[in-house]
Amino acid sequence: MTDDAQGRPQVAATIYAVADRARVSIATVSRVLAGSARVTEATRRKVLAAVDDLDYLPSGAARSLAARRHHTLGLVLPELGGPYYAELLAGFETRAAELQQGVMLVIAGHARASTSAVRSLATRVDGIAVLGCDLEQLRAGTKKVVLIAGDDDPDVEVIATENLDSSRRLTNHVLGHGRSRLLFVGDPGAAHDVRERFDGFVAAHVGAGLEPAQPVLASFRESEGQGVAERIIAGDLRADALVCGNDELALAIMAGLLRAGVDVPGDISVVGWDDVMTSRYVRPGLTTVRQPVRDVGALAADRLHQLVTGAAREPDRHVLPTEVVIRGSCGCPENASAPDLDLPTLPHPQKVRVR
Amino acid sequence: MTDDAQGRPQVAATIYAVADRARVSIATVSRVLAGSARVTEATRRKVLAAVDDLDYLPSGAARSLAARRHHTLGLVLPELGGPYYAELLAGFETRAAELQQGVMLVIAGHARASTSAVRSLATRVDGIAVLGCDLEQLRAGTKKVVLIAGDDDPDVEVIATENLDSSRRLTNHVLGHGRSRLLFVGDPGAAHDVRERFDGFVAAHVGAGLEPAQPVLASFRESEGQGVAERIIAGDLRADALVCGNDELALAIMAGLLRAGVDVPGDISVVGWDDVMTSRYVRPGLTTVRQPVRDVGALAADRLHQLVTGAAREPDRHVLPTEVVIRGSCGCPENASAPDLDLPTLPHPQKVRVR
DNA sequence: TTGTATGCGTTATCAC
DNA sequence: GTGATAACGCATACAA
Repeated sequence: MTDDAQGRPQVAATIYAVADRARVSIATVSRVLAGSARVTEATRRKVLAAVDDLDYLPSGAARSLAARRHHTLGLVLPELGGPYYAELLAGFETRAAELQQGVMLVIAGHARASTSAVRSLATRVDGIAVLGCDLEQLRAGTKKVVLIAGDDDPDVEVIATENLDSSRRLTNHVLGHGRSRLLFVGDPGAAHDVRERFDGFVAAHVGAGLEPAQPVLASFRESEGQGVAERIIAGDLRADALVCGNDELALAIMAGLLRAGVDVPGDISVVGWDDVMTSRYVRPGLTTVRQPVRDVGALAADRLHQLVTGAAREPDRHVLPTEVVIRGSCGCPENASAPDLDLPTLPHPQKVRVR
Repeated sequence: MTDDAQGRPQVAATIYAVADRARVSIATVSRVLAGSARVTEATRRKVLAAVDDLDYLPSGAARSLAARRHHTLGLVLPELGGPYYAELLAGFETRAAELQQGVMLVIAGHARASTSAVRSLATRVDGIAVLGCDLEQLRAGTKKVVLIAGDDDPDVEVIATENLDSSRRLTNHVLGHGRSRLLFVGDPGAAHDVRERFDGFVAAHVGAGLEPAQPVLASFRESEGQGVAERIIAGDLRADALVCGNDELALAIMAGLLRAGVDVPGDISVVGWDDVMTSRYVRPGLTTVRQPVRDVGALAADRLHQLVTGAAREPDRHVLPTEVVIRGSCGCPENASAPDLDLPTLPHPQKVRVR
């Protein structure tokens, strides 16, 4: 076999090469690599030595084919902007790694291209977790599926966070500040969780005997928030409080209002959803709702794996609790003049090295 | 064949089932699915109909095994906190999808577990892009490798951003504000790019005939920035300007200083690196350096794919330009009283729908 | 244009 | 405890 300039083989060694070198059969090599107990310590060492000598790396494809399992979980996300999806992905990957499962990622940007991307994904994984994308194409398949932040569906596994009640509480809190012309900013039709947040907004109004306004449709982008701010400044939209579908939107709107000289929260309260990093740093701090996003990702991987292995047979529905985080943008007095860094979201203890 | 309650087959159909149903050979089915031109329109339709009837989904494992290609690229990241890695991943995935390649992700948290995770990854992909992790284990393998933000290495592909010169320019800018006691905050030993940023810091001092101070070692976490702020406030560290290794660190330090009543940039200038979202929103706005992170990810996928296909034979080194972004934290007058939202980083045009 | 037959590199079921 | 050997599901060279 010819080697290249770096002295490494140009073609990967197979299980046969290892078996030859260790003078055993491929079955024995396979057993050693699988950690089977039915192998003598002596032969185990022989095999391991051969593996090491040849830099043997098994073929995942051949393994999956023979074992009829990919040991890989798929995750389909609509995008990767903002900390929300990254955090979810981190939780998913971490739990998958603990379960010895690989992770394949698909960002389903355009519906057209993503359809084929998801199909292709399905050929290489044991199960798929989907967030915010249409999964009709997966329904028919034999792959296991977990829906994240999705609709209530009795025959599909769903992992979600609590939205309706926390949105109602958040809205009530804003109403408690004496505000009466509240606007919900976001598109309830865009995603199931946004719909629930709007429903909570409506529920709070109904509970207070008020008439809820129609939602101000906007997608979760800073640029759209800027546009909403302009409409408010122009008098096109009248409100003394804005309940926004997520933080990016709320932050962009708040920044636009502040820049125009509008007093937040004096003239208008602004609250968001997600508790992103920026929300802790801006002045006034953004009142928002924190979700256990990482846990959602981890649970998705966990349940998906259980479905694949058969540990779980029936699809279930999980709703994780959220937490309203009060800062200054709603009208509450600000606790400190700097970001509240002592949050549970900071996972690591402080350890500074200075020389 | 028995179906389950939802009426879908419990076991996946194979190419043989499709061939049987369409009354052709598996070779023809394979050709149709591969989009081969050498097939009659009539048989093509027969096959496609059979595929549709059976909800046939090819086995990725069998395909990879037969074709000797996984059509999948691996990406190894040290973590997923902050927008940097997510953006890189987004660029990588997007380009990979364009190239019809799948993406497998590994977060190499703990060295121990990640070693096996990376080995396992290598069994299922054609090539691996690595960021900030030791790749010694990959050197010996036959898999193609791309190093992101890595050391200069003639026999491995490297994708990096320009650090040294932009750090020198940034440091010179701070010096231009009349500051003379500058501190670099970050750990040059932690990563190659941080080392280069410190080297630029040093180069600027040398160019100005000043003696550069030793770096204040801190990793890129908000909690560590808080600790640095406390040391400054306590008088443990003396400086009139801080050049921080990244924005999270800079923001946490700045917030800590402001909370303690220190005037930024009056008493101390603070600058960072990365231009994260928060840096545009805080007051004063954080002067920083913007990197084409998404492009880095895309280029990594691109080059990795070329290496795999053989389109590129020799490993190359790519250095992408960065851009110093001046805001208020360095001592410059702030342009506006709100975040500069009109950045090129905002990809989508404004389009607000209000009913 | 279509079919036949072989190989891809494992795992797993048998024997021994 | 170990070794043959048959799947596993597909791509593809070669025939027809």
